[in-house]
Amino acid sequence: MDTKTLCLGALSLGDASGYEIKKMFEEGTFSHFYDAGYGSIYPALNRLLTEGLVTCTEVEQENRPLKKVYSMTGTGMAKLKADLSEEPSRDKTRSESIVMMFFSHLIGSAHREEILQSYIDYYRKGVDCIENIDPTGQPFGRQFVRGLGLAVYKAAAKYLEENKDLLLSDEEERDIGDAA
Amino acid sequence: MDTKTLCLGALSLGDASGYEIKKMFEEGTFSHFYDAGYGSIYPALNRLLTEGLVTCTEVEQENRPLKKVYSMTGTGMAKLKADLSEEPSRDKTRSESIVMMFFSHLIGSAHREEILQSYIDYYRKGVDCIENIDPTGQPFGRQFVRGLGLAVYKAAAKYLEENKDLLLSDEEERDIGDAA
DNA sequence: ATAACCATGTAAATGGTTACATGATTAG
DNA sequence: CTAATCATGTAACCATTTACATGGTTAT
Repeated sequence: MDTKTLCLGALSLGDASGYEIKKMFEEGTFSHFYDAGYGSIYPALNRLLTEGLVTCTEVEQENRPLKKVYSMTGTGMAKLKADLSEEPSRDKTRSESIVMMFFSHLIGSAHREEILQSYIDYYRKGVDCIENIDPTGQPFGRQFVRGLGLAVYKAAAKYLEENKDLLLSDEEERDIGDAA
Repeated sequence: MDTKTLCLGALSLGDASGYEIKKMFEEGTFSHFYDAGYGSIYPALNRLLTEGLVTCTEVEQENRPLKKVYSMTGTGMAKLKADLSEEPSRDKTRSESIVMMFFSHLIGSAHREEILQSYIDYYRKGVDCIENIDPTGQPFGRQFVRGLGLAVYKAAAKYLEENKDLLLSDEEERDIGDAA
């Protein structure tokens, strides 16, 4: 499963442009479990077009750049279903912020506080994003996934806020620079 | 930050072989916030060696293959601290299981149940892994990160178990195959 | 017997990120 | 006036994953 599959999935929710799909990843429905940038979305859309899995309509707008709106074809839907029937691979997580917190005794306290604070902000924003997704009338899968994201993000935000003193306490300040 | 930095971090906790470092990612201390396989660990270790950031001792064992134990150098520690002082990039998450749950109305109910069940197992195992990390006497950063992992994994496991009926209800069964 | 564990590595292929390139409009 | 938003795309670079290659030991 790659960006191509996710674009297909995005289009199964309705026609969209690459720009609009990007927003689903960065602050929309997909934000808490997958991500993709323009550099992978636009090429993916073009390959899907070549393979006949989507069609494209150019839409001219007033005072706005040209927009390419993609729609899924029947073959596209069949391909999406096939992709979704494979065995899922393991979750891939990678958090540089957590790595830095883990080794926080090796960094300066200013940087430590900065990282923690922006990580809290990041989770708070995440909670807002998910809460903005309206679940009413959605299929159960989408409601379920929204609820999961909310539960996880809230738990993280809560933990970070309630325990930040543990990370920020200065006790080990003197360790910094020891072995350099 | 890449596998090289993480290997350096692993070695800051004590000398280790590539095989042992791998275990820190798959079921150990790092398991819930970063991952790396042999294909990236072994090359990383070799590059660190070339760059003088680690040293290597070959250890012969009885009835066991040769083991290469790596140790961090002073330059290595300085490099690690420098890496940890950069701005962290955003968390990267990618969950194919959640994608499949999101689009669960497009897959068969047997597969749906399979995915959900193994996802629950995955989180339960994750909780066990984190609980097996002994936090006593550890620097605050490690305790903090362990607690965060525990909070998040427990929240996910709890949500999945308490709401699985929502995902498994058959109501939309008839949708499957509609548009293919 | 058979699977799992110990232990190391490489090469090719895959796929994503980053930087570049362009440019009008709107909100603060 | 400045930043953000709208909007698309490419090319080089980078990193990881996958498959391949090897082989003894221990637990079931």
